[in-house]
Amino acid sequence: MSPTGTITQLMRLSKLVHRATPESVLGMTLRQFWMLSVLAGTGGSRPQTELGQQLMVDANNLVLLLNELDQAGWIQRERDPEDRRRHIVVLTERGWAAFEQAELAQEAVEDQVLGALDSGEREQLRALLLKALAT
Amino acid sequence: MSPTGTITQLMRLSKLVHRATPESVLGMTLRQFWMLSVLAGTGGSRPQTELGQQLMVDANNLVLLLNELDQAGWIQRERDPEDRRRHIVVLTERGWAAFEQAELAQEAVEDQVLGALDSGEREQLRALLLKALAT
DNA sequence: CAAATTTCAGGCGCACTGAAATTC
DNA sequence: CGAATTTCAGTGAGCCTGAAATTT
Repeated sequence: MSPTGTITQLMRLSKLVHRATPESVLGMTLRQFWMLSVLAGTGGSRPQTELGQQLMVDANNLVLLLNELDQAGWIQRERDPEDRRRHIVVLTERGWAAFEQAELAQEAVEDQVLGALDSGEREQLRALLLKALAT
Repeated sequence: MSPTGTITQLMRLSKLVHRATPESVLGMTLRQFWMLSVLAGTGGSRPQTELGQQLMVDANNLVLLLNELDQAGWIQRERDPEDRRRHIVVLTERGWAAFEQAELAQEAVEDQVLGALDSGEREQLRALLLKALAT
């Protein structure tokens, strides 16, 4: 019998998260939230290429995502003075505010989806995921 | 600073898996593999509604997925004699063969994606995911 | 008749390929 | 000139809503 692989369970839980996080709850798309999350976690400004790698979004798709955030007034793109081919993405004040509000909603979703795990198990899960991603 | 939530890491790893599993490796789509995987794990026949719940695929989308598998000759749909509204999905011999071959390929991907974790940690991860999904 | 199950048709967000523009 | 970065247009698969058909 197939032991229902680890990866399969991973994908199932991932789908569950997607369904439990409609746009109406976050005030923004999940992808938009991840992008703001990466920006917020790195101090608020990053070159565009680097953002794509961290989010596993290719460069073409990244442009469209940034356009959305730009239009919402949450980020701005500035030229890197050291290499004028690059753009540096900076989180605006309104971007910070929108992110912090969405983060609260996201924590509620996390409590719901991971409700069966106590805080120790959640930390264990997070550590394992981070270790796997370190490659 | 945001502690880069557990869910965010989950989604990142999930995306990584998707990219690491092209159709050319499995001999089929990831979704098709999951479907065959559920069927194989439950003995080879299940009512259609139940399959959708386990895979987190809604009924409409499920039909399209089953059409693909039917056309490939891997499954067949039979009427449930006890309730003729229902279909029972059965895995064909060719379906079993295709699944077992794909499973080998998928284990190789798992070794690659979870390469940073030893077997004990993988089992730990799997147990945590299963516990979270039990809700 | 209302409810459940399967099915198809339409539309939308998402991801990739290909090609253009700018700068190094 | 070749390489890197950002950008857009086109394409295809994925998922959802809505409505139809069959059976209970």
